[in-house]
Amino acid sequence: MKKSESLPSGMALRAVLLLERLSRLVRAGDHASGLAPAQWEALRYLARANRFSRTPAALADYLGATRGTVSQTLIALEDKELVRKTGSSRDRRSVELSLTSGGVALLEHDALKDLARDIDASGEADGLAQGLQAALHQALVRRGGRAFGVCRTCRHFRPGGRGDKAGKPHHCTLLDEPLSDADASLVCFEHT
Amino acid sequence: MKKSESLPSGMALRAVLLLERLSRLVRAGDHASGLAPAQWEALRYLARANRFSRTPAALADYLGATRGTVSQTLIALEDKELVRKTGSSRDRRSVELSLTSGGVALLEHDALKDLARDIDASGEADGLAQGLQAALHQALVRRGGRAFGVCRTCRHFRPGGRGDKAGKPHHCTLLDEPLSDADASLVCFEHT
DNA sequence: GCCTATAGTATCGACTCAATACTAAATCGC
DNA sequence: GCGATTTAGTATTGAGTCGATACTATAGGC
Repeated sequence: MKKSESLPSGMALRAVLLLERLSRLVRAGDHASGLAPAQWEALRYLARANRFSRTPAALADYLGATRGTVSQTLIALEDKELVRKTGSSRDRRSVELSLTSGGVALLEHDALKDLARDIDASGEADGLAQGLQAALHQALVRRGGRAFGVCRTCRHFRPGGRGDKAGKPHHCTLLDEPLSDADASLVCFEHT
Repeated sequence: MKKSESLPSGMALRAVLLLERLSRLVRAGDHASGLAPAQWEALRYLARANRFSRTPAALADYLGATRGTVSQTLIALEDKELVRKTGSSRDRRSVELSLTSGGVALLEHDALKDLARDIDASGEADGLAQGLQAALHQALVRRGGRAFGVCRTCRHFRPGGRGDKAGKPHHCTLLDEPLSDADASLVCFEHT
């Protein structure tokens, strides 16, 4: 038989239900402020991503959405003058995204902060962050292992060891550390 | 000045970000299976709600959505023959919702279970559930206190003390316990 | 019986999202 | 170098979400 594939515990089920409910609250908060949830997520991402990561493709990866979807969201944000697009000089196909001053200002009133304050008030911030981190790690590992991201596919990863620089292997621009060929195939906790 | 209203801690912010990311994973899983996330949520709710709570209005409350939105979602689910509507005999305006056998069968493969298994694997199920519970409680209290639900607005609440039954006050059909007038104004953890 | 509150539906407009199809630029393979 | 493949991004379409608004019908207070 196909069997039940190790039934999840009641406690885990309970946690997932709570998680859905909480995230729905955040979305409701998002919506109240004029922007759609996905638009907020894009702004949040852009505020946290390094300069290699502020592209539509990286955003699509982060959100787990297709590029087409992200493209639409970005058009909406550009129309609202919260995000600016500038062609990359390195790669003429590519686009550099940046927040406008309006976008930055808007993030000051991010509804996420309300929930963060609630979490602080609950006194469970540390345990919650730890539990979520572990759960996310597991979830990403399960879904192909790819999602947490091996460095090779990471925006922070710069390949090396080509041509005359054959000595230096690869490089992570976030941690500013060299990476061996083997390291480069491992998941990066700080992956885009 | 308006001031920053007690900046949330970095840890809480981190937790919120993780929460969004995790819930996005669940949504992606939902979507992959043909139904939209909101439709899944409706099915999940109907599977867990008691008979007083299986109405469009209660579902709208639970989801934090408007009745119009829920009405649309239910139409889609009815078209797919996952949910059935039957007019209530108590109140001819009202509709009783129930899962069809197809709806029940579909819930067997709920993508939520995958994440629940991930949480089990992370070994953080207890801490996570506890943290989420506390955070949700705080969040609901903040947003007017109404959301967790005072018994008066709860589907499990049956008013009493009218006419010849003036002795017995109110009653909660879920816990099967009488409720004083004061109790009835307090939040109920098991609220719809 | 009237008046108001409530249950639910219909419709509209902005947005999400996947799928598909497309253009243009970079990179590889030889 | 030069053609084939890969990759970055956009346009379009169709199903669905969601709030707002307006509507019908029933319930319940007085």
